[in-house]
Amino acid sequence: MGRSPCCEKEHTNKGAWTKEEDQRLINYIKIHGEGCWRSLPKAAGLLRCGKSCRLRWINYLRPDLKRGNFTEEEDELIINLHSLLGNKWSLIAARLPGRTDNEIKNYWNTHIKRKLYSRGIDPQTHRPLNAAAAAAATTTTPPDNTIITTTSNKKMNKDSISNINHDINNINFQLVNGTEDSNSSSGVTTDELAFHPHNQLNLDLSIGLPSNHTKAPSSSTMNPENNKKKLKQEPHVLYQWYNGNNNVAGVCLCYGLGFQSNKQTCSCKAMETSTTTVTAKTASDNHDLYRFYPPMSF
DNA sequence: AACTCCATCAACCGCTGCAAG
DNA sequence: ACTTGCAGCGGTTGATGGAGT
Repeated sequence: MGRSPCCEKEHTNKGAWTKEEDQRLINYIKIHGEGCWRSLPKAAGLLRCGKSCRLRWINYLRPDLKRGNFTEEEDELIINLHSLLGNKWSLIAARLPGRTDNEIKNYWNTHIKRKLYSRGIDPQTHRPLNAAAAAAATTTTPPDNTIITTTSNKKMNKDSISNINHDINNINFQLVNGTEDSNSSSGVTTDELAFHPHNQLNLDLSIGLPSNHTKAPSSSTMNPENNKKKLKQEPHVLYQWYNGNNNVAGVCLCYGLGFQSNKQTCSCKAMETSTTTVTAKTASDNHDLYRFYPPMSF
């Protein structure tokens, strides 16, 4: 028994939107706000399915969208974020005000991939192409699955909520090859070790909303004021690493990832008291791992 | 001018996670 | 605990326009 379709396909338009359709959608959302996409087309007098309306609004009609070419800074930020997050376009888009996930995804596939190839960098692994080729030649492990592995943030959210009663989104990155021989079946080659010399480190990156954030009910999206509040709650980014003696060090990447690190929005500062002190020199010493980021300090 | 090739990007499709019942 | 419906995400497709021949 399959799920019922999101709309009656026979009675919906497909393809490019007309100006009239755009105007109807804009007018409706101006009055009623975003949300309830399933019922929106009928209410707005549109012969479109709800998903189509949502996409059109989010990717094209939203008033806060930034138009025009990507800047060099945005390019670098996208590359940095992709190296951390992978193809999580919505997460990446969340760090670039005025840009949509679709736009970034397209831009990545058409521009940035080429740019990275021209730099001799594999856009999937963010490692030198020759190292990636060597790794591929010496292992059956897919390139995506080598040194850095990602885990879904969804399960962690639940755990985090139940454990610390905070609504956060986490993404973990772990450097898992710390004790393995470089020629072992892990597929880690000497080239890779040269590129990632700090293979004793266990990286743990979390990106989440501030601890005072409480999840808004779904109906909140109908209220522009709630949306404003939501936007103000900037996420913070922590890098943690372990030196094998359970000593944990951390560093705030808020600045490096392109959003403000201040007292209101960034709780990374708290790590200072609970973790091993890390000097700026230490962080820069690890430049092979953090080489995309500007010098950091607490 | 006509044609082909290619890059771009808007839009679609299928899937997943979450919340409500 | 399970089912269902919705919103959102990421991969893919197809229309379009510009460049090259």
